[in-house]
Amino acid sequence: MALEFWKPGTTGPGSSLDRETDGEGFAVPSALSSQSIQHQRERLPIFKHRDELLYAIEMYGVIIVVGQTGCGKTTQLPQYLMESGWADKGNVIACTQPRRVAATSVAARVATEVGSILGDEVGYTIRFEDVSDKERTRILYMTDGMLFRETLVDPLLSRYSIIMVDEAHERSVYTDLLLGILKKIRRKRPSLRLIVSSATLDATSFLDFFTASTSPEEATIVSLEGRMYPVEVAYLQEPTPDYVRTAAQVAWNINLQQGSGGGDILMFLTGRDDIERCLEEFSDLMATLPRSATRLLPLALHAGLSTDEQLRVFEPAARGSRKVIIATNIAEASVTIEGIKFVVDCGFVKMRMFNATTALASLATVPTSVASATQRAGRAGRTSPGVCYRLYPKSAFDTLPLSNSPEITRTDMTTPILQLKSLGIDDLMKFEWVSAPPAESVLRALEGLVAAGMIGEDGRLTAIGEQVAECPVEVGIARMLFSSKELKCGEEILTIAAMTAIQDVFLIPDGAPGALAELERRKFTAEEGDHLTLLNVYNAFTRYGRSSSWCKAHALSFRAMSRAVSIRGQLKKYMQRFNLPTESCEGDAKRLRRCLVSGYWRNGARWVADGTYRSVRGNRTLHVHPTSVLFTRKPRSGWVVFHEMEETKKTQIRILTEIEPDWLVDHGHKFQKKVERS
DNA sequence: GAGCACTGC
Repeated sequence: MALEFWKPGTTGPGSSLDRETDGEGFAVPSALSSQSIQHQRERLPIFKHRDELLYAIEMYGVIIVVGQTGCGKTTQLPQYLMESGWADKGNVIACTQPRRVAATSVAARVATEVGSILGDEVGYTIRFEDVSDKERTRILYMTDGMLFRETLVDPLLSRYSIIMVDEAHERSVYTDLLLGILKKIRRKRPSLRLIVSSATLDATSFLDFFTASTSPEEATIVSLEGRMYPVEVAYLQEPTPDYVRTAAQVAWNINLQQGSGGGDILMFLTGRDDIERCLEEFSDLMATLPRSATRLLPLALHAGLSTDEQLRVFEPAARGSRKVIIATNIAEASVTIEGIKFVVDCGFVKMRMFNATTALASLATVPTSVASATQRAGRAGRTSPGVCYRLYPKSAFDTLPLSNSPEITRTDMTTPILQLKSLGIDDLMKFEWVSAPPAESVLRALEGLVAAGMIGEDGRLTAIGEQVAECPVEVGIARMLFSSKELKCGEEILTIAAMTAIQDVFLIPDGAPGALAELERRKFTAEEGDHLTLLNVYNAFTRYGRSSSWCKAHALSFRAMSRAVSIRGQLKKYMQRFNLPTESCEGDAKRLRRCLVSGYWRNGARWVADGTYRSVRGNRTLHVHPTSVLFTRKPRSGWVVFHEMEETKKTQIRILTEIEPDWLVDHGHKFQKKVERS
C-alpha cells in the first residue's frame, strides 16, 4: 500500500490528501485558517487589543482570554497588568500553570524581560521550590495545585489582586477545582479579578460557568491575536487501518519531497509500543533511501526515556539530514522543540479513566479533541510556516469533541473531596463545578473516606481527616504514616510512601540492555515483595552518594530517585508536625507489613493455582505486573496487598507485598469496633 | 511479560 496513498513528486506534499483551496491555488487548511489558529500573513504586534483588554479587566470580574500558544498571553499579560497598577500596594498577580516546567521557565523569561532577578519582582512557586519573595514579588507563576493548596491556608487568597488561570482548556483536576473555588471567593471578595486563559473557541463553557447564577456582567470573552506562522492542514481521504505505518510513510514522503530544504518532522503517536513499531518501519524504509536523498534521523520521545535520551531530540540534525521525532503526547504541551516544520498527527491519545464503581483505573486509546489537534498542528508553526498531516479524514475531525474531557470526570475523587471538605465545603452537591464529577464517583469517594476514618458519621472531617487533607499523599498512604506510630516503623514507611509516589523508577530499555537492567533490578529484591524492594533501592541510593552514575549502572532513574528524596523530606516535616515519630523497625519486616495493611486493607488479594490472584473486594481476576518481584513466585501465605490496580489488556496489580490473611481480618475488626464506638 | 501525560506549601 506504500505509495498508492500518496505519490511524492506529483503535485506537492499531500497531493492525494483532502484539501480545500481558496480559489488562488493556495491550499487553505480548512480546519485551521478559519476556526482554530489565527493566521497571519504579515506579522502583527502581540496584543492588538491591549487597551481593550485592560478596560475589560476594569469593568468585569472575570475575563476569558482566548488566544493560541504563541500569542504571548502567559508572558505579556501579567506584565501589562503590573504596568497598569494591579500589583501596587503589596498586591500580587498570580498566574497558574498545570505543569511545573511551564511555571519555572515562563517565570525565568518574564524576569529577564522585566529586568529583574528571578525570585525578586518576578518569581515562581512549585512543590519543593519557592523562588519568590514574600515582600517583593509582584508577579508569581505557580502550579495550579499549589494555588489550590494555598486556599487551605488563606481561603480568600487575599494577597492576590488578579489570578490568571492559564491553559484552562487542558482541564486538569486542579484547574477545575480552582475555578470552582475562585468563583466562590469572588462572591465574598469581588475586588479579586480572574483571567481564565484558554486556547480554544470553547471558551463559552467558561463564560457560562462564571455567569451562571451571578450576572451577565460578571464575565466576558476577549480574543487575542496569535503570533503563529500559518500551518496548513491536510487530511487523509480514507481512514487508515494502521496509522503507525502510514505515519512512517508520510514522514518518509515529506523527506523525499522536501529534499535538502530545512525543517524537521514531529510525529504524534499514542505510546511506547507505537513508537517502537514506527522505528522499525523506518529501519525497513531506510534500505530504500536513494543515495542522494536527505538522511532521516528518527528519534523517540516519551516519558519512559532517561533525561539523556530525551535531550537528544533537541540537538540540531547534522547537515544533510532531517530529524523525525516520534513522540507521545509529551510533545503536545510539556516539551517544545524548535525547528519543526511538519507535524504528523495520528489523531489518538492514551487517556486514563477511572471507574469509581469497580475502583479500577484503565488506560484507553481515544480520539483527540479539536483543542489537542490544534495544539499539535501549532507545533509546526513556531519558527516558520508549516504543514500538519492528520492521519484521518476531515469527516472524522468534524466529529471530535471541542475540548479535552475534563480530568475531574475520570479520576478518583477521594483526595480532591477530602481537600474540599477541609476548605469547609461540606455540601458537595451545592458546589459549583465547571464540570461535575459523576455522582457515583463522589459517592464512592465519600464512602471510602468514611471507611478510612477521615469523615465521621456526621459527614464532617475527623481530627485525623483534617491532618490528612493537608498531607500531599493518597489517603491510604497517609493512613500508614499515622499507623507507623503504633507499629514503630515511621522511618521505613516514610521511605515507602515516597517511593510509591514516584513512577518509572526502573528504566527498562528495549532488547538486550533491557535484560541486563532486569538483572540489576533483581539485586534489590526483598523476599517480602515490592514495597521492601523499593525500600532497598532507596537505601542503596542514599548509601552510594545519591549519584547519577550509580543510578545509570543500576538501571534506575536518577530523576525519579531524586524526587523520592524530596518527597520523603517533605513528608517527614508533616510527620514531625503531627507528632509522629520516625523510628526504625530495625529490620522487623513483619511490623512494616502490618503497617502496609493499615493503608492497603481494601487492596487485598489471594493467590490461585493458575498464578493469578483474586481480589478480596469483588473477587476479580488479577494479574501480577511483570515488574513485580512476585511475578514468578507464589507468596508463601498465598495473600498479598497491592498498591494499585490498572486495566490494560488484563487487570494488573502493581507493587505487591506478601501478608498474613488474618492481618486483613484484624484490621477489619479494629475498624469495625472504631465505627461501633463512634 | 510491560511503561499516555501531568500534579501536591
